[in-house]
Amino acid sequence: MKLTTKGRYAVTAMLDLAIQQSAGSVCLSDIAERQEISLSYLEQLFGRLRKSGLVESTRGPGGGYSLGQTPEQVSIAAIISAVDEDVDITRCSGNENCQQNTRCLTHDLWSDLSNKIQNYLEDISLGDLIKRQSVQTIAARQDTVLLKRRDDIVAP
Amino acid sequence: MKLTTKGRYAVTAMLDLAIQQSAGSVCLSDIAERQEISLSYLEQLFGRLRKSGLVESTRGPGGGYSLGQTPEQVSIAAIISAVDEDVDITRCSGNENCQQNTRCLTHDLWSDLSNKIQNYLEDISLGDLIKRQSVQTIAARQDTVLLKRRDDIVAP
DNA sequence: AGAATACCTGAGTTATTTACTTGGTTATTA
DNA sequence: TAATAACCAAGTAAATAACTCAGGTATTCT
Repeated sequence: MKLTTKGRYAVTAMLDLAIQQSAGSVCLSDIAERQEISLSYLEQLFGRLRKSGLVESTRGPGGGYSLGQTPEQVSIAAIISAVDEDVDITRCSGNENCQQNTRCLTHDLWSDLSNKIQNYLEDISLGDLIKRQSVQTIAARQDTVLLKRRDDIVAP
Repeated sequence: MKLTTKGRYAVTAMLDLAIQQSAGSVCLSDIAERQEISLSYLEQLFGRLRKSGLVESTRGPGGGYSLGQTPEQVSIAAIISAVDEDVDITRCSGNENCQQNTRCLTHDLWSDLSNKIQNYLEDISLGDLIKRQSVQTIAARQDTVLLKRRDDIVAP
């Protein structure tokens, strides 16, 4: 399992989308502001998420992204594998050719761990995360901050 | 949890050591050959493993390394944390300051996963790995290859 | 004593990957 | 037609990982 900022950003952005989408489609610049992620970087990530069918897009003013499935149907594992190439921690990426075309001494250990992580993340959906109190609290705070910032711009 | 080649090398080398140490202390150049890891890189890693008490060293001819504890006492988690700095996948390294000094929207998710991985690797010891049939098979093959290579050098 | 072995150390270098930017184009709506 | 926002590809900069180099020190064997 390759767990980097890229995957974390993708999950964070998807969760933001899931929380906000009751108000219709959500544009990336809003997500970028709330989650403090570079807009163009988000665009890259959402290109991949779209190709995987996890999100749908509408162009033009008032447009943005919405979930392609219900929050309950979108697992964290699916998001990560949509933006990261592989979901494996073995050196050979699961090909079993880590040492002279056969498995290295610890291949199975990493392979087993990869599966554990994969299963864990498959079992958690965006729907599960939304229900968590801590997520609600943080989302509310981020909302307030964003609205306040916009207020300041309009009437300083 | 930061899982990189460094940690994998360390675990592989430690497992090699655990398998071979019945014959007394094992020198790094042998491990380097069997596991195809650069000798100087191994020296770095074993410097850290020694400071953590996981291995003991004897200098001079016939010297090498031996385990500082029984294989059953050495967990995989201990090896990885001896060579990698942190064992956490959150962006803030567990400091909970990922966004403006508070937790980001997905902090708890990564934090929980980190704990899962940590627990999993704490529960596996070198002793457990040695018992596995696949490990025995691969170790035997690596032994043969090494001995054959030495034969070839002595009598080509 | 001297050569060989093998650990020990730190500073440097190279390669890879990640994160991010730039500079556009296309579709849609008001 | 002007503004908005998705779409896209290529490039770059920073970080980190992996590895090398050039010494050293302790120990043993001859």
